[in-house]
Amino acid sequence: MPAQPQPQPVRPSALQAESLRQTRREHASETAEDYVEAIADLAASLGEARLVDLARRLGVTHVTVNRTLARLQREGFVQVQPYRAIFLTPSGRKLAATCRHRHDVVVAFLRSLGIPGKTAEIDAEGIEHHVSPRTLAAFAKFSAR
Amino acid sequence: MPAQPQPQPVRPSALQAESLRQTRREHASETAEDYVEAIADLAASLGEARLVDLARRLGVTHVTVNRTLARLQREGFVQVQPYRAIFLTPSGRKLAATCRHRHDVVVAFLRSLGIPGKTAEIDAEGIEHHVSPRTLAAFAKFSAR
DNA sequence: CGCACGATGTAGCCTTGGCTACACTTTGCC
DNA sequence: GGCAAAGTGTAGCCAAGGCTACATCGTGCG
Ligand SMILES: [Mn+2]
Ligand SMILES: [Mn+2]
Ligand SMILES: [Mn+2]
Ligand SMILES: [Mn+2]
Repeated sequence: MPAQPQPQPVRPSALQAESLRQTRREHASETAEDYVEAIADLAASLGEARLVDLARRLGVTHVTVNRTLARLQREGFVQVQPYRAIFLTPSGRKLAATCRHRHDVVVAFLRSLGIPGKTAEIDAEGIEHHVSPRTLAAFAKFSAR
Repeated sequence: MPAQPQPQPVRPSALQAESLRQTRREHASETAEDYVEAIADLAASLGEARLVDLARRLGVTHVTVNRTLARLQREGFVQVQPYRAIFLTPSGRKLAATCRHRHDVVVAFLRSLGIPGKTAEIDAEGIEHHVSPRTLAAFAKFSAR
């Protein structure tokens, strides 16, 4: 008898490799995005962003935050001085605004699908970094319908 | 004059910290999920999963794959022997099936929103790992409407 | 039937991002 | 004004997951 057709269509290796590379790139910028967004939120709600508050909000120790801030300063997103509050650079503020908007769009989209608020928040925190401009536009359009 | 009300509602730190912790947990299982899914795909399409094919499909070098396979063997998802093809354990096969299904649901959902196929594939590769059971159910229901 | 080449293994490097333990600085309060 | 407690800095550990360079294994073909 003839060979059975493969039950599952084969996903081309090249496309999956490209997708996974893109996912890794997104993960590489994820920390910066979550940090600047948290710093902007803290500055807005408390007047300034202090290390301990940032650590609490990010769910890590102050040690992790401190080392990461050094990298973000190298990359030009924040301005830090010993024992001082943390400030965003213009580039950091711009990134924070973009990420904040994207975050809100993703949360609103999930809620408009009927997902409860807390679950929407939790899922959005991960999903937001993997949403292309096209998909973000589709999300916004859908929840505004 | 009285203090201006804060323009943006403040997201509670505790919820954001919990969300970020959950995202980190999801990232910790992401590699295992993508690997077993790729191994199952290769076994289905080529008859067996070889190291080079896996490396090509994952978009990394064979060195990275080899080290990761050692960890996945420790964790009970794969069975590897030097110079041999790579096999999934029962637990690995189960994980692969679950992930394959979830992947397909996410892709179908994005496409049903009007996202072109390639973009849907790329976005799904990252999004899939951050979709809770509730959200997955909502995605499936929506694209089946 | 042997050997060249492709496949696989391994040594060792790097960055990120977790952590604990401990040291030092700031600051609010008596 | 001094001091205790809170905040901040730093040394050093770990695991994951990238990489290059090189060594070894297996096999198909001439
Ligand atoms: Mn996030
Ligand atoms: Mn994936
Ligand atoms: Mn996938
Ligand atoms: Mn992710």
